[in-house]
Amino acid sequence: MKGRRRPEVAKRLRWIHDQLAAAYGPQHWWPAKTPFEVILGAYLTQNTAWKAVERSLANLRAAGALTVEGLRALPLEDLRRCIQPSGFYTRKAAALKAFVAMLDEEFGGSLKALAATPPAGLRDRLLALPGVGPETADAILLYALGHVVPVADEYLRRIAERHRLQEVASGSKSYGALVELTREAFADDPRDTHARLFNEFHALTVAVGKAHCRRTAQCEGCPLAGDLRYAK
DNA sequence: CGCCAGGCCGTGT
DNA sequence: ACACGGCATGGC
Repeated sequence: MKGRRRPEVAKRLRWIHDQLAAAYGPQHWWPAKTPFEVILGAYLTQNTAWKAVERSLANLRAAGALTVEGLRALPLEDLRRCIQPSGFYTRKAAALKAFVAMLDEEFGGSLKALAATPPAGLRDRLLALPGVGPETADAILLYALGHVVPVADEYLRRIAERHRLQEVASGSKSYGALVELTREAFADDPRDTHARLFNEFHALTVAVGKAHCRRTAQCEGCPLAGDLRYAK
């Protein structure tokens, strides 16, 4: 069975968390004031620098569109202009409108009602929306709706790759494998709730990612430099 | 100036 | 089941 080596890999992932937590401290994510702002940010930050997302959010704020009602009332053309700084604005504008339409038609326009539905079915419903893939869905579930799910991203993928955390088996670098590995890493961790551990871990992943795990690695001063298995 | 960012989707093997 | 190109802008 391939389950033989998994606990070892999960342990190394938890070591990575501990190193990052010691180096960076509490992150208290997501950087937003309301659940709906989390959702907006989750869409807008897709393959996009957060700095650019902030400019888009500022435009939306000026347009009074940081709320469900505000975004619903904002014409598509205006929405496109607001979010233009963060790129892919045609697709992202349509996707955000589709989210609000779904919320209106199936949940009476209420984020509370959305959050009250069972997480498993909810995840599938989110994934069925245009412009929502696994990371966006999980970010919404965890940071906006308060469900206990891990979030993986490109930075974690690079960490797993460069620190040789994954087996070379096909599909091992997929998003789902990273999420399962994260679940396993904190499965019996008594230090905190899984919600907070998943929250912190993803935030720390982004923190170290921005500083050290870009396409071209910047390993000077990286808190993970002590891992002997690091390659590249 | 060129590279790249907190993905997702359609198409082709 | 993957690999790959397109989507778009702005920061560094």
